[in-house]
Amino acid sequence: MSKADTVIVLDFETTGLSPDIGDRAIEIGAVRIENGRVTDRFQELMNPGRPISGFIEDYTGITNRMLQSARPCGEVMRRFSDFIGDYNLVAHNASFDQRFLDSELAMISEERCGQFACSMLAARRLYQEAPNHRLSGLVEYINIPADGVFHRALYDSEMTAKLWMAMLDRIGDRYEVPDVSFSMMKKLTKTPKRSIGQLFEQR
DNA sequence: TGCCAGGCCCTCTTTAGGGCCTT
Repeated sequence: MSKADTVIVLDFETTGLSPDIGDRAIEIGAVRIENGRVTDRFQELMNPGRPISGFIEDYTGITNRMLQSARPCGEVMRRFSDFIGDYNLVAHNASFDQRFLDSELAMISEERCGQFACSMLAARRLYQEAPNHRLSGLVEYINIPADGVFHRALYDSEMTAKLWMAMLDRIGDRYEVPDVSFSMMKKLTKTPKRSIGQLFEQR
């Protein structure tokens, strides 16, 4: 990502794995990266209108009691839609967050303008030797300072943002590309692993 | 009570199956 590119790095906590079977968002966290640093943050719980499972309470630390006093999904998502504007978007395993973002926005008759790029697909190419490509695993593998709790939306979006910026630095160091654009990162995630070198050399 | 999805990617592949990732 060029230092001039502004992107929103986001993460949803949800009631389950798929909006197609009725799952809803329960928390959104996001940071705006501008000129290579975090310039704004968004974090809010949202009430999905029904109790969440014990598994999700344990997984996220978000309890039904916490959600009782949260604003409804639609109200939160309207503010979040304003926050993301028409910026491009980044998430870890972006297909997951993309489905929930589009589903929640559709319920309030809104839609996004920006494109998604996936930090996990980029990391699978840039850290092929890593033991795994979970967000927490990558943060540990590349020694990003981590003093919080994973599986909360703002913390995960902050860690994803740090991973994203670390990958920009890695490309700069390894391939001598000084200013990697968002579109180049997106292209990276669609490039076969064996062809990554060619992607940067052909510039 | 236990499970539910979907895209990517590898391989014992491509007329398929299964692990990885996200909650």
